[in-house]
Amino acid sequence: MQVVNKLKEEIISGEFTPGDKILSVRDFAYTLKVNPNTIQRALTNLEEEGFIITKRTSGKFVTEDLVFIKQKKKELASLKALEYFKNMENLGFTKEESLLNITKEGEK
Amino acid sequence: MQVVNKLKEEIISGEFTPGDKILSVRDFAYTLKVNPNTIQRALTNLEEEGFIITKRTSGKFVTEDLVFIKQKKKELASLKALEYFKNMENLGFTKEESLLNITKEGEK
DNA sequence: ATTATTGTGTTAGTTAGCTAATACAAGAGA
DNA sequence: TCTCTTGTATTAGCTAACTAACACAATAAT
Repeated sequence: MQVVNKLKEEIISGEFTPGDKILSVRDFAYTLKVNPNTIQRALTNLEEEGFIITKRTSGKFVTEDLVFIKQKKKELASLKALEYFKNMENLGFTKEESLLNITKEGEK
Repeated sequence: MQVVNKLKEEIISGEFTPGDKILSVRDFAYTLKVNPNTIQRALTNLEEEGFIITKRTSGKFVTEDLVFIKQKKKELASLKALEYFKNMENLGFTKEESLLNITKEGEK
């Protein structure tokens, strides 16, 4: 899951250019010091979500669908904001207090 | 960890009144359908952090130190805000964009 | 004093998710 | 054609964290 999220963020933030080939399963596993099986499972998830596509015997590539990436970026931004409000609500803050808190924190 | 965070939030948000007795280890475990050992470990952590205190053979009680609770509440609020900015940064947003995003989300 | 309730400690068993090691499939490139 | 690189699949073994089932300690309540 950590691998999935990391790579997803890298694609969304533009650290990978659409169409880029990503590391082979084996090399990726070696780099992260984890087992190839773990990487493969993670990448399968990413493929199901549409972030990458597999070209067998060539490798796996970042999607070239810029619209898709942009939409996912927007989606995740909303999600992160909602998560923040939810967290703050659990701590007993109102929405107004939460907004005030984050603008104050943002000024630092 | 989930147990710890949940209870911490309940104390901070005021769902527990300071000085309240919390469920016994056994009852707590039964309620959450987990093993008593798991609860005990979780509560030991909470005690080390100062949220609860143990009175042997009587039970465990929420701290009465209101100043402590208030401070923790503030601390966590900052942490949540920082987490949000960090998440957004990972997605490739600037701080300004992140602020804009959350105020927009907050208006809904 | 006795009993019930509480926290705490210990040992063994279980399980999910990973690692390890290997094999096979299939197209690229020489 | 042959070899290399890639994805994919399979089987077994390991480990952390949990469950299970107790036992013991201490004191409040009766």
